[in-house]
Amino acid sequence: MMKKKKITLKELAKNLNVSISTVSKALNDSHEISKATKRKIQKVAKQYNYTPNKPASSLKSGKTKTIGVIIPNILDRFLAKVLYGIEREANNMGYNIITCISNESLEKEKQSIQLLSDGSVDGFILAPSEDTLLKNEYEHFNDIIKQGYPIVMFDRTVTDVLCDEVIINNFVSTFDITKEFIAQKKCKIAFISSITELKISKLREDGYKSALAKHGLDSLSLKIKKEEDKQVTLKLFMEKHPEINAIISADDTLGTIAINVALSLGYKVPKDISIVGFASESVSNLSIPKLTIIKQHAKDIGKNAVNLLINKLQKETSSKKEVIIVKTSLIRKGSF
Amino acid sequence: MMKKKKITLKELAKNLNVSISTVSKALNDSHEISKATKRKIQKVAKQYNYTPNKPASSLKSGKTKTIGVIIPNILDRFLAKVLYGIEREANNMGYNIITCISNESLEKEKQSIQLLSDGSVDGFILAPSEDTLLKNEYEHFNDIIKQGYPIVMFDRTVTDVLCDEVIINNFVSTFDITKEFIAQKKCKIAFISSITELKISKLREDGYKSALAKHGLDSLSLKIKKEEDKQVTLKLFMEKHPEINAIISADDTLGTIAINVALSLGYKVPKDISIVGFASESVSNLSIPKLTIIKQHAKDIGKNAVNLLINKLQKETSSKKEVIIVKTSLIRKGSF
DNA sequence: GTGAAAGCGCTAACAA
DNA sequence: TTGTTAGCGCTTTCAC
Repeated sequence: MMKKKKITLKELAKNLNVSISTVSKALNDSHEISKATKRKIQKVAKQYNYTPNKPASSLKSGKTKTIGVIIPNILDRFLAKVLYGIEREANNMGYNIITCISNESLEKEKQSIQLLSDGSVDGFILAPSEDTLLKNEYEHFNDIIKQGYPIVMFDRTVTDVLCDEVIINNFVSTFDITKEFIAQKKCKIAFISSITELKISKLREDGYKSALAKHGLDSLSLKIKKEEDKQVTLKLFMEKHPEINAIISADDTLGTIAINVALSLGYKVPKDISIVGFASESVSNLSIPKLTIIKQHAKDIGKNAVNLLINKLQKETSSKKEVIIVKTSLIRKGSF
Repeated sequence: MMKKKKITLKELAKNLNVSISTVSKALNDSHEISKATKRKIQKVAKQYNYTPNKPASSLKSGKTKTIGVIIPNILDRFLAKVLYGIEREANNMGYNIITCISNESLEKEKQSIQLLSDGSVDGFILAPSEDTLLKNEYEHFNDIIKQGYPIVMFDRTVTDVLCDEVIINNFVSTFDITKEFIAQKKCKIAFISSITELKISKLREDGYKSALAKHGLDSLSLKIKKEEDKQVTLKLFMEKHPEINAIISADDTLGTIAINVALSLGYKVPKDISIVGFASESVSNLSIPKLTIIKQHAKDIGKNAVNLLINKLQKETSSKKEVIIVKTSLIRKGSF
């Protein structure tokens, strides 16, 4: 492998017959160096396509300009989109991201944090794994924070950990949509979810129930387990409850499936039954009619997380917990 | 921020009243150090939770144990799954990944490569952006290779660049499925794609056409542009060609949409029309019937890419171009 | 305005 | 078996 190795300050200095420190200062545009020398050095540096060696700068400065990102599941469109938002904003701010995928496992999450806390990153942006939340085990978060690595959590969050958070208005979003259903006389509303282990699912359900309670209406929830076939379970549910005329889906896929199940049962959508779901744009376009969605602005969530983290990184002061709430929007497509 | 900073070799050495190099050697289990000292030092190191500083090791060794990954689009399920495979295998092999998302833009791709070629990574795994392929601009790849950063490309590849490749049997996969359609007397087969700028789409179409030609049958392709509404365009197409009794979709979403369009037009699926698509498992489960898919084994692709790269990294010898072909499988669900 | 030198944390050749 | 030292590439203080 014919290595045309990257040029170093030292080599530049030799070529230019000046000292290393002069080159360094010139390239950092220091006022200590004369205009002429600076120009000359910068020109040659560009010629040789010089870029400072990252590990060396990191070692020297103690800053890596890199963010560790731990995502529970890259195939979840919402999480993937948050990751995209993180990457983009991080790049804009001059940061790289090292990505780990916990695959919803506490073990992998711990291991990833452990691995990246060797000076590879300046801080973390993460959503805890399901496993972590289930087992209520958060010491690895607190440990790492104590070691000086700030954490920003998004989507799924955790009390008892001193870190900033970026979340959405889960409760309010379902509260509002439920009220809207009721206003349109769609009062037999079901709430369906296959992510019931997550607190966000509970919050969404609470918003829905709370709105119903205000109007003295009954709630009806369907919780689908991981191992179940969503289509089959949902079909049985709808056959058992033919009175349902509106559905709120808490997760990315159930809304679309609900439309197709309803159609297969002979319903007209949205005439006979209205369906709304937390879902991404692209999934919402797969069904006929398209799914009306509660959009979570995933990219913004990522962007906010990055800014929160960089902020923490800059001021060394141990500031208090900051929480940003990114509001959802209802995007009307065909199903409501 | 109460920094309980990570302990260094130097501090460990002071605590233990030995020299830095003794500690270093002991922790690297060098035979130069006596069993007793090693045990003692290792114990204390564990106590203090010592881990070597990454930037320092990288600077010293010239190896980062980090792979730069450039993905055109994280919301594409196939690409996301490849990324997952990469991350997993990389971790298994003791590597981290720095992820950049080119967002199908040549500019961003160049910039990402540029940024990571400052000693942040040992090599790259990437799929070129659409933009790059369209403009046929590959110097940035060749430049970086000359600088000593090996590249492994996957999915979309490029001649004129000396790098390893991991691809699928695009041509054969559609050739085979087309033959199967014909064997079952489904001879009016359409090929639909919304990723027509990519060579993989062309290869898939060629496989399909070639099989048809062998039987003297006509081909019928629908190419959908980015800006078009897939549902609308597809519906018009199917109304215009009511004779169609089989469809092959080249991309992730069109297969599912085709099922729903067919149903909405009164077809029975798969009785009246069979539909097969390159798609991911999760998307295939959204429709009724579920979509029969040509599975690309994305995770394996990622895994192979990592192994290819690490291999290149280990032997310094400039070996020839290696190409791994990961075979697709037909996963039968309801639509064929 | 420029250069010498120390040091970030680590490894490894060489000395003792 | 253990310690001393140089050096990876860079920034920065201090001396000239």
